[in-house]
Amino acid sequence: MENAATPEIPKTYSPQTVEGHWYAAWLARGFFKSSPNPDKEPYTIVMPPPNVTGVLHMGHMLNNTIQDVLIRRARMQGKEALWVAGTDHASIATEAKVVAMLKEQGISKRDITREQFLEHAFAWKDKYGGIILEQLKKLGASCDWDRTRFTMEPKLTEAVLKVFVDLYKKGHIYRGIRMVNWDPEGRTAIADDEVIAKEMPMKMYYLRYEVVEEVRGERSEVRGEDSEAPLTSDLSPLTYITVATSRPETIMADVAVCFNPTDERYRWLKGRKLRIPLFGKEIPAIFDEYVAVDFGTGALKVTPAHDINDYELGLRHNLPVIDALNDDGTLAAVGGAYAGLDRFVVRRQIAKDLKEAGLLEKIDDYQTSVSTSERTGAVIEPKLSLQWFLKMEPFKAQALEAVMSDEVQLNPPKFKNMYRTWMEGVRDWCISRQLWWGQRIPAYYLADGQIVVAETDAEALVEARKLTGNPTLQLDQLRQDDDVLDTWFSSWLWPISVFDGFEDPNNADINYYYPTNDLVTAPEILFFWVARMIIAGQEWRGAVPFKNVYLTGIVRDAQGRKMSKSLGNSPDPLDLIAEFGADAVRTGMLFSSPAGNDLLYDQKLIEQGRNFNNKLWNAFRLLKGWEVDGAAPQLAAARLAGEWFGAKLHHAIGQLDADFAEYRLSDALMTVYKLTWDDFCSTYLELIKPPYGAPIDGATLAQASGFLETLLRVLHPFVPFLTEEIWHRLAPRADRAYCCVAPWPTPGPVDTTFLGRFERALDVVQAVRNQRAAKGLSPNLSLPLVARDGAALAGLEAVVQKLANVSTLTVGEAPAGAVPVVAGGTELALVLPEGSFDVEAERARLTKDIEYTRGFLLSVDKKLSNEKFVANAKPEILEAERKKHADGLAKLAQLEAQLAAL
RNA sequence: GGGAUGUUAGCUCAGUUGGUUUAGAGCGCUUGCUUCACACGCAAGAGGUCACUGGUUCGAAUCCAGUACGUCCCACCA
Repeated sequence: MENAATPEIPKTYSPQTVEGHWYAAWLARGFFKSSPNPDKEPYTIVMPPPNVTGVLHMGHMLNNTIQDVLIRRARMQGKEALWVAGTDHASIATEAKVVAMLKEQGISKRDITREQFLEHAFAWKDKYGGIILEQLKKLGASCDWDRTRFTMEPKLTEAVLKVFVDLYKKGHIYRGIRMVNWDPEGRTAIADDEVIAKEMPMKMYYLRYEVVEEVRGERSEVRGEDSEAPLTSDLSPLTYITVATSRPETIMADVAVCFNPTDERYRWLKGRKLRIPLFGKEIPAIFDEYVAVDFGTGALKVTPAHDINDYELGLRHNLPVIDALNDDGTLAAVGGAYAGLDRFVVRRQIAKDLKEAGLLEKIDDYQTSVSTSERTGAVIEPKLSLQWFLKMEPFKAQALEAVMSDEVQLNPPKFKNMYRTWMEGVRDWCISRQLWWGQRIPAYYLADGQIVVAETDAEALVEARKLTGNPTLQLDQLRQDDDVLDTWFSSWLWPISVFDGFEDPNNADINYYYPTNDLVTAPEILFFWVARMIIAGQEWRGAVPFKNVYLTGIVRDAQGRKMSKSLGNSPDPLDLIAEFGADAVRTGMLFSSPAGNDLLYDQKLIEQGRNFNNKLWNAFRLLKGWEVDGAAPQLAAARLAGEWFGAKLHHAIGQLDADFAEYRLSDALMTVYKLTWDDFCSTYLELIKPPYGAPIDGATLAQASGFLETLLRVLHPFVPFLTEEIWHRLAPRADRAYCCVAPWPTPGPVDTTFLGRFERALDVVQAVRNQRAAKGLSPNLSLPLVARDGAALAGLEAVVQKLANVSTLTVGEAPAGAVPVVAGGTELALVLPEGSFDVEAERARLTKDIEYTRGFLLSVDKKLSNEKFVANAKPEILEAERKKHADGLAKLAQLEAQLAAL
């Protein structure tokens, strides 16, 4: 039923009508803006920049909710809080999207120039870029939006180029031929970390390589290189050896067949040559420990251009490198009849041709992991190519030390081990990508192959003239490298570049905000991003970029599957916000997602958040609906309730501060959740409720409003919109007096003795209610309660009376027909109405209680009768056990007496 | 294959240097309740040999070893 006094306050909270309003109000008053303030302690978070063309997904929701909770609390604590937002140009992902878009328009990337492509790309970015930041506003993200940056904007590009030139001059950047992970779909090299190993069913092909009997014999000449005639199956067992491979399409690039030197089966092949099936080319038999005797047939075909191990084998044995694949994954000219066909087509075709030629012994099914590209999903080709690299050796020791010494603290700390393993084994960073969307490598080639590296064309020309001694050299005689830099080569500078720390290394912002406080990100990018930011910070600022790293988990569905577009198991966060409100979504994300743990998403969590918001809303409604009588005296129950909740509040605030100090945000949320629901609503408000129809006294209402206001403040970081709404409805406020900038409460003294006594009184309340429920008595029926000893409840009688609906609470012997209740360390008796006393039920209950107590006493006795325990245990432990024993005995005696009285 | 880490109520997790009742929370579940803030609610209740085996100790969910299963990272045998 609607409360008559609050017809204007709906009984269900509707976030939809208030969230947009308060977000606009916060922005209008500039609460999220920050500038260096020497009088305040800075608190800075730099947002991990989402992909510029991305849209909000559940992972962003979790990540940004955490950041917003941290930043809002810091702001309320009076720190100069700054949360910097921005977007990442995400070269591979974005370029792929632009290419796809152009394809739809019938435009092929190969038909247009770099400049034209970039024009399209920027147009796309301007149209779709930054949508995600607008979506974050719906979540309540309190970023200083005036400071929003983009990794490819001119100033940040300048920083990237500056860093490249700097590193080049320091000798840390080099260009070299390396085996890289080639993505034939994206046609670019990708980093080791961008490679995902996937278990896939594969086939193992067993091919026959003919043994060439005479190294310079006639047979090879007779057959000739151009012979189309396949080798036939009339080979006797001694004239061929069988090689197992999963990649028959690369046989034309084989340069040797390798055996383990200890393998008796193949020793006779020493110095001999083998013939590649179908192609007839002769290759040497070589011997190397690398080959496993017990895998396959013990014979390994060596294809240096297409396998990293083979490549290293080739280096050891001075073998040539034959590249059989084009950049797009089709066979090169060396593939002969197969040239131009896709590698997987060729695999099937070659298998078929081999079979027809009798050179395919068998095909086995075989499960193995295949490297795929994180971005395009294509199967990776190991490929030799000319790339730019950054040496890691000069940086690793210091970057490792920063984390191991907790100068940068990882939360949870279990990630330290992972970090160490990676950093110790770190390899040089391949920083070039064969793409157009990104920062173009500022290296320029002269006609004679010499290289100059400079931030701008003009500077490059100056350098080149100096280098060549030719003052008339023109820019068109320089050719800039076509590749762009890896996206991470701009993101690793993010905590510095967002404050223009490269452009102007001594500016007020960077000096004030750097190093930042917390970084909130996913463990998956600990290496590509976090580790490299630490390196960049140490290299250019001489200080790590952040003090704490909060590593979030992955948002999964209820079955534990990662949320993904293709599975269709991810809800649209904006739909959730529209349906349940941002506050509900925020709390839903934080329930049960401790740092580093995956979040098993279930809409129930969001509903729980919504229910909680509604609970708080109704607490406010109750308060607002009361008639006040300023002259009425405060009732005992209300006075006690105030004393208790005040202590409880202080206790909770202390707990909250501890939770936050350890980045236990789920626990912090649970602390305020229980404080609000159980303590404030279920206990405090019930205690101060005036009798039916009566007004509340002014003192109690004022205190209750004060408590609610404090509650709003500790709840604000979690539920910013609702708390702001109630804040303004609760009392008239000055223009800038907003909950979002209200001071964070500080814990006061807590009378734990009083809290303990009160808890015991609540135990009595629960026991009485239990009896009512067991007897099916209405909670509206007032019953007399008799306590054997009044000490335990002394002064708290009003609490028991109010909450348990006890008509009179007296001290004395239990009257006949009263049901015994033992709770809160005292023995009581509830006087039941005529006819509701059930002797058998009582006997059963008491017997059960007695059994439990006996069992308990037994366990205590066991300890106390153990001489070694008595001799060795700490005195306070011993004392506690003795007290347990005595209390247990007393309780047992009481119960037995009650049983006898029945 | 190497290395980390985990296994506590139906689910998700706490459990701080071994000893505060015979292990806690939230959700879920069961029962009762249209009680004048809220059924997105109220009250009560049930539910666990702390994966298994062994060891250290007066005492182990907690420390040690092994086993099983899981997760993650690294390296991958064609």
